Amino acid sequence: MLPKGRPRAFDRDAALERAMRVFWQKGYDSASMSDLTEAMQINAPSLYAAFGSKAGLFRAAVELYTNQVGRRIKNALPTAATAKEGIADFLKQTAISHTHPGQPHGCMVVLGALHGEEGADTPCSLLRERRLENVVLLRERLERGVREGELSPKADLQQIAEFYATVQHGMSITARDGATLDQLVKTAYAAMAAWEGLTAG
Amino acid sequence: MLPKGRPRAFDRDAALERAMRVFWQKGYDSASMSDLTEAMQINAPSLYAAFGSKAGLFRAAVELYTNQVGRRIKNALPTAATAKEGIADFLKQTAISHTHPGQPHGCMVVLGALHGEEGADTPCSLLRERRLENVVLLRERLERGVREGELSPKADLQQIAEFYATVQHGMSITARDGATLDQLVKTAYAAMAAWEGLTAG
DNA sequence: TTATTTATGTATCAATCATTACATAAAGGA
DNA sequence: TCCTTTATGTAATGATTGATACATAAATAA
Repeated sequence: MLPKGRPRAFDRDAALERAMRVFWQKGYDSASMSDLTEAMQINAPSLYAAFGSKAGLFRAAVELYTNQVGRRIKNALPTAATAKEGIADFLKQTAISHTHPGQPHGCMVVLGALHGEEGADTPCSLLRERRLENVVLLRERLERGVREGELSPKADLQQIAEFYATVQHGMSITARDGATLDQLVKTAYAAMAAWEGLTAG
Repeated sequence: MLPKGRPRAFDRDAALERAMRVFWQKGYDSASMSDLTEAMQINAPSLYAAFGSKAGLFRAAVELYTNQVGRRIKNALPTAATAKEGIADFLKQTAISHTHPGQPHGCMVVLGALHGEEGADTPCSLLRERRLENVVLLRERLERGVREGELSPKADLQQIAEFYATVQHGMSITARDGATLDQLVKTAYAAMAAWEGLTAG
């Protein structure tokens, strides 16, 4: 069941992964078509035929990032036996990912497109939605903790979720500034020192 | 003692403040000369005569931001009687500033130029230096706390400083995502819940 | 073969970027 | 008045941006 016309001469997935690296490192605006086509080792018409536009390529890159890099971090939440362990591992996995050798430091969802038009379907709004989804994931894990008796029903789960999401956001900046894995792990550990006070209800 | 030639027809300080707003809102790269000259209500040659270049204008804008917006935040540290109160107010002032009506949300030092060349004297490296200076300020306040008997000499002051700096970084992202003053104040309060655990030594 | 369909490489598009010539205007000094 | 100095507005600079036109190449279908 081969498609009709001339077959594509490049590996779409490999090219997308290279594009993701460029967006991750330089951000949407600073990543030029020249940067992208050079890294993907294709010409502009091939890029447009495969991804539609620069914005379309970015959307595909964000989805790949979410499924590849983001998955390990988010997976910590449902896997752990308790909300406390889940969030602790969530932050630890963030520290590991944000300082992983051979890849850009910090999170693409935080650093990939901070400035941009407020309108819908912009690269900026796309990433903001992902960040807000992250807060929801944290809160839902906390809600499970309440259901399972780990946490008091009086605890302000939204506050706790926003606090740890904010710490995670900040770790991207700190990682870009040159922090080591050890430093970020210590920051994650420091954030967990607030746990008892936050969940006292 | 007036200067010799034709006098400047615009208010340099007022124009600089308008430029600061543009850089603060859009970031260095996304702020075009058209954006800047329109906001400053001058033409490009006047901008270059007064500030040398776009990068020179940015440096001046960052210095204005530091002396104007940043001062209130940093002033919390030496003013407070204790390191704990100082950092608590530091975060609270950050929350207030980052959600202040009528000005861009989040911190210009964090959001103003995240991507850019690694070389020296770039807008990106300029802001990174300011962020690292912030960590030093926090650590120095903690050191004072040790000298004054508030904190144990065994406490990991660098860890504590980096943690609260990271929280502050994250608050810029969260503020840009639409968080309210109340939400950010709660996050600041949550971060202070870690204090006892962090300073136990 | 011939027709159709899709991909590729070259070369280019208009738009925008930061920056600057250049002529003119407005001040002080002689 | 005339000279020097600085500022201004217009207009344009070369470079780069994201996106395409076009001819050609490589596949399937008839």
